[in-house]
Amino acid sequence: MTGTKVAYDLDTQVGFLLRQVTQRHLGIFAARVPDVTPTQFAALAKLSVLGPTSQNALGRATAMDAATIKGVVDRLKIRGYVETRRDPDDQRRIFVAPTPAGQSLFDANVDAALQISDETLAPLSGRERETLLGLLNKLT
Amino acid sequence: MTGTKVAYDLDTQVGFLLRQVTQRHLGIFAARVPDVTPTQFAALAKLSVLGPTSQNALGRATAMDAATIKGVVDRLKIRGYVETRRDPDDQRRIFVAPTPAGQSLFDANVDAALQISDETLAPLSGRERETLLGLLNKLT
DNA sequence: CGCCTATTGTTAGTATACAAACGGATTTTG
DNA sequence: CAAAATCCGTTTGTATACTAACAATAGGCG
Repeated sequence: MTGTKVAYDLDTQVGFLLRQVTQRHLGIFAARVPDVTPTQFAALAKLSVLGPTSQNALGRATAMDAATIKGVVDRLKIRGYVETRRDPDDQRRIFVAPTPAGQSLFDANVDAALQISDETLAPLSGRERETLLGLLNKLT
Repeated sequence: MTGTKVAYDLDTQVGFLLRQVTQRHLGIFAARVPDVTPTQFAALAKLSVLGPTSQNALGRATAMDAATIKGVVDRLKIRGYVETRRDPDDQRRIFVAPTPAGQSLFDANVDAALQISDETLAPLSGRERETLLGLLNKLT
């Protein structure tokens, strides 16, 4: 028996669920930290740990490809949160570093960022949260 | 003791994990179904179940806001996968319906779409997959 | 030294995704 | 019935995110 229709339930597909959860999370983030986007905050967070980092390396640390991190750094620069300078030892590289304003912004919003994660996971128990993060980590 | 620095580990934040898992999933989708994007396929899937649907209602069914679904429908129209016509009973509404080509495309790729979900979840056991989908569903 | 390869950053094009503002049509409500 | 509220679709602006192609630089190796 061939040609039987295969059921396709969009609402239970992992991609569709991921998209919706991401949308909800982005909404929570925008409400709590209106000054920067999640990706911009991620870049500031990594810079805060790594110190001056080449643009592409920053992209790798934040899971953005070269084209994407360029746009993020450009916008952070326009807002005065990072500054860039050529690496004297490698004329291809551009060092990206947070400005004092960028560092202050990050410090001032770390608590809010943690609350964003908490609010996103609010429907789950503590055990469920750990389970989810563990499973997501496996799918990275 | 105030002013103590709060640790912020980007790599364990739910939003960062969601973004990376989504990226991996989008890559798998593009490799298996190059003709349409995940959102375009989602629209075709819902149309296949719902039949002719108003543009905004299709957006709600696929978790896209009005501006987003408009772009998706426009691109599906350009590719000849859907067609639109005014609702005679409500001059505001635009009915969206799949063309034969759109229906064929959906039917021909349902199996691939299911494999995409499977491949995305490949690192997980059967029980883990159910757990993940259940937890994601709670966060919708 | 010169060639080859890899890396770095840029640009252009395509595709979500949302907010905000708008005009027009419909429905609700007083 | 008329005003208000709601809904529908559109447009503009901003922000990811990827692919592909490209120029410039750096490093390895004979």
